[in-house]
Amino acid sequence: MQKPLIDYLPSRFWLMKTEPDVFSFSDLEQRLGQCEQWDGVRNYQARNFMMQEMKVGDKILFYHSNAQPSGIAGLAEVVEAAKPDLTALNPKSEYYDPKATPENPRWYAVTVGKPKKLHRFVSLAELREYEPLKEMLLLRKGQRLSILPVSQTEFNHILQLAILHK
DNA sequence: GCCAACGTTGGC
DNA sequence: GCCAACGTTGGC
Repeated sequence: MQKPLIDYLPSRFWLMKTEPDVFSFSDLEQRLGQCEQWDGVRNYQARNFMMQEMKVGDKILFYHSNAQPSGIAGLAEVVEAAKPDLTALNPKSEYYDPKATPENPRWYAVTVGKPKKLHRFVSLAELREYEPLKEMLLLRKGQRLSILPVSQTEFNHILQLAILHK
């Protein structure tokens, strides 16, 4: 069996939003095995990124939203490809979706792991200051998607920011 | 807590 | 397929 060509694509870069009150970067660090399935996503575009585009090894900017302040809290990686999000099948879960069935689970999620600390937190306000980041999807007006592709240039630039002290 | 900007739902 | 109503996101 030939490996699908898509598996030969270089790993890519993503930004994943989470509310730190619900699940924070330090929560990921403290998880057993330091990984967590990214369940609870109930937006098709975000789901499709996870199902169709995200590959093991892809790098992640771990973003805290609805926070004081909001911003990039750390790095992580995709450690397991998308599999069914079982919270959708659990009536007791706050993420329960009555339209999901075991035959057609409807929602899928990758597993995120390998948390890596940055030297410092990079706030949303700071990201907005830099010309090279002007095109970032995150900074677009009205952008609410919880999973966003990030270019290699943007990713590298943010890494530099997090290394240099402001 | 406010509210703009989206996404989803469901009647027609 | 249209679109009004509603729910959600997320910065501020």
